[in-house]
Amino acid sequence: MLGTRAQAILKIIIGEYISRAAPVPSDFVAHRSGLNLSPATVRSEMAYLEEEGLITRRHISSGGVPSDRGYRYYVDTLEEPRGVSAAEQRLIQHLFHQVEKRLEEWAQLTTSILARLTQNAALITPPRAIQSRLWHLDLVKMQEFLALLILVLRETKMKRQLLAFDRAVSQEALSQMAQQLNTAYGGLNSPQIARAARKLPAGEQQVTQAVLQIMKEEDTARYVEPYLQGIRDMLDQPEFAQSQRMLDVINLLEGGELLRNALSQAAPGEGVQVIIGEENKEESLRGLSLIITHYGVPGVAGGIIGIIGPTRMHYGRNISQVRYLSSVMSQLLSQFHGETPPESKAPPHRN
Amino acid sequence: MLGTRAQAILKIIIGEYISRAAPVPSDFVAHRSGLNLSPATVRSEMAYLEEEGLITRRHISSGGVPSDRGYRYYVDTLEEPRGVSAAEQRLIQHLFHQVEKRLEEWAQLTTSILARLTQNAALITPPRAIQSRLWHLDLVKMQEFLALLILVLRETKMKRQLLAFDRAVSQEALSQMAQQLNTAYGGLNSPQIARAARKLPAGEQQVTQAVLQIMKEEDTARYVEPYLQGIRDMLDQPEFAQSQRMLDVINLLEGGELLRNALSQAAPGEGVQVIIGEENKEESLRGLSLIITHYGVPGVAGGIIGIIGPTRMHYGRNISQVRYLSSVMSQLLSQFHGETPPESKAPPHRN
DNA sequence: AGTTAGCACTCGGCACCCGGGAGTGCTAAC
DNA sequence: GTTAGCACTCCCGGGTGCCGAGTGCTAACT
Repeated sequence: MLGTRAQAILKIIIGEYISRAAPVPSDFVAHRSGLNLSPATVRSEMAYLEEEGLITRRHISSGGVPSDRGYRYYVDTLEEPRGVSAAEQRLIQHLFHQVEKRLEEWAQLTTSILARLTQNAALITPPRAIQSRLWHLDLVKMQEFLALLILVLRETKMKRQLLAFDRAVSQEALSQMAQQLNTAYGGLNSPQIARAARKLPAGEQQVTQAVLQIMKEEDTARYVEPYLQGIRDMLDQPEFAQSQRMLDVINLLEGGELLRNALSQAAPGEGVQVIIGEENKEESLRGLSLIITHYGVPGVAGGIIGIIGPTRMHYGRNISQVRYLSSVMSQLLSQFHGETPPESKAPPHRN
Repeated sequence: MLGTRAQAILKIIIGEYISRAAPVPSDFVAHRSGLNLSPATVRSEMAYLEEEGLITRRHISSGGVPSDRGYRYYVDTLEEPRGVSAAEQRLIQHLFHQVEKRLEEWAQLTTSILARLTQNAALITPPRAIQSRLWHLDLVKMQEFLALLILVLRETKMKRQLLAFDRAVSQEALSQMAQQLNTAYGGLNSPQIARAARKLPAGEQQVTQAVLQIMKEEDTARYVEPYLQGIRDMLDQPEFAQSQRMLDVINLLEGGELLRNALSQAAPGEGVQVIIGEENKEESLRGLSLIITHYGVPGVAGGIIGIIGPTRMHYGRNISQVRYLSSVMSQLLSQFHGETPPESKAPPHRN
């Protein structure tokens, strides 16, 4: 266990390192600490912190820089953060006024707000229903043997697919079929549709199969390509001054590997997760931290939202910002599912 | 005018510089030129080329490096390139087998192929109809006063919008209204719809207004966010070794400015355009070249496809690759518009 | 026993120099 | 007009020395 004084010193070092991005010398800590200590005393404490692996030094006579373990300790002992300021909340609400009411656009907007607020790259996996429900379907004739099948899922998500028939079809026949299927399938999920299909004549089977296939793909899709924003904000950080580091990160983000990773590490469980540097499984993520959390309506629909940046990041502030924007997304989502959100005020929402 | 020997030397210098990325010394040219010249002679020619502004030197005693004007000369006198090799064509055709038949996905695939082939960043503006035509519309009840309006445009492009009514609506009423409107508006463009609307009862006006608005937005949208791929390939080039250059490019590409630029410089006219370094209006594009061209079915639908990279790029090869992939996109597009393409074999296309 | 002042020491960073080498321009001869 | 020869320019990399920041250690102090 750490003495309270060592703890205080560690916090000062990390806090200062986060904002200045350079090793923190002992005399700085001495002057800053409320405890009125001399640099020499601080030095002996710092020697102890180094022994414990909570800080490192670049070379024998340099100031302290936090290690991954140090950050971990820092994050774990973080007092509950102050949330997002009223001004920021107002800014966010204002931005939300400017977008049309489509779920994906809101997800993208949320991501770019998050990137701007945290000065790091932000990512989101588009909201997916745990189990999609068919809201409406439609069949549109394209060519003589070709029709377009349109599915509207519950969150106004749309899917489409071309269907080739082995006989010529008229728009009237298609419309009629669509109407029948809507009556039979409206509001159902895919197992229910499969059951309901047994009662229908064989003529509808082809369309039903296509519907089922689309919905199953939708439900089982391993992972959705996340939306990523703000690489540029992140690359402004001094840790990426050498171009090699920068290239590594771009490689990482342009390929999809990172994101599969983010998903796999995001425990389904509760709250905001912080994954620091070496705690990542992927070797390539050394030096980077993730702050991620689930959003959504439990058991109904959801996704993952978060940020990625150098280990030297403003954890306290960023955690509360990720948390806040995930709650915004949750509320948006619950509106689309027609349920009242459990908490606080909803973001504005225009028709 | 340039003597034929000077011309030959310029071509050797540029060709060599493109692949080695380092100044080309006179004795290299002397040994490589078919003309059996001595280095000294080459030097005097190079002095002339420098006078003409076709090459520069980094310092007084360095080899020649092409200037923007030099590249321009090189590109303009390029003998007609050899097209895309059969092997590459086969590769491309193979890749096209793996994607579902949706226009945007094909556009994205085309872009990433182009990026990989040229080792540069590739971009495409999604295909847009010059004048969209309504293929089909549908109204789906969402909540008591809320319905979802779905438009299917000619290239199976879908748009949607929520409509709030001032009275409760049933799905039956909506379906009936949709059917009426389909009969009235199917296959029309927005001015035609506006005209047809006059004959309809006032009840349909709200929906009609929404339809018109969506289609007008679609037609007049200044520029569509282009799809960009392969930044990473581009950044591997040695010109981006210093991280500042790299940051500049990322800033450029993540913000949308560059792309507005690309659009504005792409003359509606014919053929592949090459815009080299300083020929760009945007200052920030100094050092970069664009190879862009229109694709699509003239007068019906189209977009812009191209690549961006350092001025030192393999112009001959890249031009033919851009041209080839633009023709691929054109053919895809013409299939969607149900017209037979004017030229050559269509890419494979499965149902 | 814990804390502090003092001091020698370590190390990174920067400026500077210097020599080698690549490649040129010039000139005189072919 | 072309070429060989030569002096010259400039880049680049390695080596050196200095400065300053910041430490560890020790001895004195409370």
